[in-house]
This record gives sequence, structure tokens and C-alpha cells, in this order.
Amino acid sequence: MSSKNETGERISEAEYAVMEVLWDKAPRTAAEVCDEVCEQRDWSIATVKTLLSRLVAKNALATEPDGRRFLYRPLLERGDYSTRESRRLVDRLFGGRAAPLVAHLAEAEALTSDDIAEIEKLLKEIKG
Amino acid sequence: MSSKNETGERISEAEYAVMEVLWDKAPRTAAEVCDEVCEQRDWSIATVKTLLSRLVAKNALATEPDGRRFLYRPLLERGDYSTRESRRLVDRLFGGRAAPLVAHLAEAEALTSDDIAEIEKLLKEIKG
DNA sequence: TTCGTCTGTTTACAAGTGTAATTACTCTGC
DNA sequence: GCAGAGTAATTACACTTGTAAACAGACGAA
Repeated sequence: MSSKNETGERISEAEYAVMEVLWDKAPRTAAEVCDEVCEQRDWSIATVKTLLSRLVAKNALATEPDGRRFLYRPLLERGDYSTRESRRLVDRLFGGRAAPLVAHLAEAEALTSDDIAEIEKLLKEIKG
Repeated sequence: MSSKNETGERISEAEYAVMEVLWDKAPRTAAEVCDEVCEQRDWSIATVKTLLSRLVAKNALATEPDGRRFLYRPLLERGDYSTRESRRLVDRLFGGRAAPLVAHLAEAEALTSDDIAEIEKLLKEIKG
């Protein structure tokens, strides 16, 4: 159901990578988050900590003390975030209408015939 | 058809507003662009000039001298830009697959039944 | 010829971002 | 009790973005 989380705050690219880890599994410590992303993105633990702090400041994450360290967990839900970002894109690029976006993806050949079949099934379900 | 324009450069929100004006009608002078956006966004002509320069630097606009001023025209096409940004979003948020995006929009109730009908028609055309 | 005026160019400066190093604190093992 | 290891907090610094002022060159009017 994804409750409305009104952190108007924008989340940056790097911050998003951290959110993803915590969306996947939470709560986690800074070190655990680093285990997931530091190698991939070639980050140091310091970087991860900075990003975690910024996300807490933006109300996207909550902390809970666990001994002398923190456990981080998402406050902003993935679904809410996706909705917000999708809507932003649709508003900015396609006058707020989703149909032109789909049309565009289709034209740009970003849709495979599998995609098309899947979307059709989806829409049928929604209507049904 | 929208030829591939390889300015990997990212275009910012404010810059996008300027692009929109020029996508709508080009070429235009800085003053003309300002006529379109300065009131709306409460910008000064100086701001518009800065944005135009940055867009030229990013290879998103071309200039052609017209007497002692410049005419600006888009190098980056609107369609290419939309494609790029849509793909970015789909990649980041939906694992690169468009179907989950549509599913998400539907779930988030961002699709009216008109939208759905329209998209279905679209997909049918594409297949046909 | 000189003075505004119009134009692009250069410079400015605060906020946000990417990416950390440094600092300060607190357990835990000796 | 003290040293080392692991934390979070503080500070750093360059780059981008939003927003613009200051500057410099050219042209037209007086």
C-alpha cells in the first residue's frame, strides 16, 4: 500500500544506490551497506557514512541505536520513491500523461514484443 | 527519426526549460527565449544567457550569428532527450524493463481508464 | 565623436553532490 | 588502566546548478 511519505527532499544518484541496499534488506549497519556497494561503486566506508547521514537528514532513513552503532532502515518506501520519480518524468517530458510515455518507449524501440505482451496482460487485469 | 545525438552531458532542470522554448520554435535570440520563460520562472535575462551558454558548452544548442547577436537552435532533439531520460528512469527504477514501469503507474493510479484504452490501442498498432 | 543600449563573456556566490580524511568517542582485550 | 579497533560526527574540497551582476565590445542617435 505504500504510505505517503512526504519528504519533498530530492534523493541523489549516489544516495539512491544506498537506498536500494536498504530497500532490499533492512535494518542494516553502515558496514553492512558498504559490503554491498563499496566494491561495486568503488567507494570507501567514509563515503557510505556520508550518504547515510545525508539520507537521515533528508528523512529518507531512520536510525535505531544498536549498542554503539546504528541500524539504518528506510523511511521512504521504494514504491513511493518510484511513483514520485515516474510522475516527475511523465510531468516534465510528456505533459503529465502516461500514454505518450508508452508511445515514446514503443517508438524508441525500447519495448520488446515480450514487453508489449506483458503490458497488455497487465492492462487487461487492471480493467478486469 | 531523431538522429543519435551523443552529448553524454546531462541537462539540468533549468536548462531543460530553455530547451523546451527552443524545441517549440527555433532559432531564437536570447531575448526571445527570455520573453517565453523569464516571467514564468521569475528569471532575469542574465540567467537565461547563462543557461544558453551552458547548453552551448554541452553541445545541446548551436549558435548562428545574426548581426551582432546570436540565434540559438537545438542540436539535441527533443525525442532523443526524452528517450535518454526515459531509459535512465526505467534502468534505474525498474531494472531496465518498461513493463514494470507501466505496472507501477497503473498501481499508483497514475493511469486513467482513458490512458489505458489509449495505450492498448497504441500497442495494437505497434504489433499490427 | 561620444553616449547609451544591446549583446555575449566573465566572474560570483550559495546550495547540493561525489568523494573522502580527520576527529572524537567508546568498547574490549590485555 | 590503556591501546587498538570500530563507530559516528565534523570538516574538506572540487564540481554542478541556480541565479545573477559586472564587464566589454559594437552599433545607432545626437
